[in-house]
Amino acid sequence: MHAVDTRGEILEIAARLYAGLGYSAVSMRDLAGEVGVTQANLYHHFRSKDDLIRETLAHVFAQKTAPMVELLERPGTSSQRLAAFVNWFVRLLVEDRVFFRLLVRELVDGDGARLKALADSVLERPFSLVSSLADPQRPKDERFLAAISIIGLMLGHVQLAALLPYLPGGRPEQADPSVVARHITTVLRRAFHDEAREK
Amino acid sequence: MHAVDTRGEILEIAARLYAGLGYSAVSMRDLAGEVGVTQANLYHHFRSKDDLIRETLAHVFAQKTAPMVELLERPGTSSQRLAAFVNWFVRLLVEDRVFFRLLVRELVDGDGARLKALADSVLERPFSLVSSLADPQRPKDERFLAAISIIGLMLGHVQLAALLPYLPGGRPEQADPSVVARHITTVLRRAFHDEAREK
DNA sequence: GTCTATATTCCGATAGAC
DNA sequence: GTCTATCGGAATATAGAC
Repeated sequence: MHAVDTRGEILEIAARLYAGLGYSAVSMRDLAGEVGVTQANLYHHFRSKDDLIRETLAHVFAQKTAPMVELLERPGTSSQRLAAFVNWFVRLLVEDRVFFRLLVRELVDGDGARLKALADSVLERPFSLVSSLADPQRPKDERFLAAISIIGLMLGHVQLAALLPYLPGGRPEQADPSVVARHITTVLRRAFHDEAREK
Repeated sequence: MHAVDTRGEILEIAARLYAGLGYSAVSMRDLAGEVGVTQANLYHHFRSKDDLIRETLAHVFAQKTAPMVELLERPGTSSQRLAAFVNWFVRLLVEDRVFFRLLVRELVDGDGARLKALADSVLERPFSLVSSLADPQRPKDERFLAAISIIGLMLGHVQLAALLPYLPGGRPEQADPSVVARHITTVLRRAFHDEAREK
């Protein structure tokens, strides 16, 4: 039952290495070395490097869908649910660098097949739910764009956080998840909810 | 005077290849083949692959700074200038895929030295100007975060556009630069300017 | 399921002729 | 400034023993 799960271990370590250096910069030798098996053994579990990459992505992304959907389906006003989601997702992006980097890598480098797999396996359901975080009274078309804005704003903030130490006026606490999440929630509420503008 | 500028040609083609496949996936052989010279010749112009990568990035990013600063320094209300900048920058990200992909690559993969070089060479001055696009009456701290939101929102939108064909309710025109820019401008005005909320 | 050993191709980089 | 030729090592992938 608790026999060493070599295959799972390979996927975990592959995710970490691919996230850190990119697919082509991580050789099967490097990976095998980190896992503690021989290179040939990797070919027992996966038929090629490309196959391993695909399985790694599925492994990492699939873990996130369930909690994300669970969070988005909790009851509350759209404004409350928005705040809760932003808080959770910003924290996820900041704290799970493996997830974050693999996600960005796929968005930028992924071909049609891989993007479709990503959309189908993890993003479709959450995306529909995120669309409902904008004020329900707004037109449907705006709510679709709003969903992209909600996710995109968080993604952009976390990416640009890497530049923060080198920008004039940048201070470390501006990359703190709580600070970022609060700021983003305020921005999105002003944009997509009819609430008072004041702080 | 108009002698063939091999070095410049190498940089242009390197930018395109690195943007498309990533640094480690583009060999000096591949690059030399595309340029139409031998691999050894690359080492006459650049001392190493790493050196070539750094020079390629500097070459691509430096071209963008001047027009960006020029645009940001045009007169107008902060609201007008915001709209003009969003329009221009979204179009840049959508239409210059080389710039877009190299930028994202650096944000995610760049080490401290390369990020600092990027910040110093191209982003520092524009970033200060972007900070001034938020309503000047707002507190300074919010205006710094606002600058990150302004750039981050555009970056996020363009990245997520790749997923659009695979999301429920996604339609091609939602990736159109004019549509995206208009939406983003509306969002940012609601968030950072004290204007009427109506359409 | 894991290993050793190896085939084949490709990598970054250099030497030296023209 | 560009070339041919080559070095030493690393890449993916496979064959076959245990």
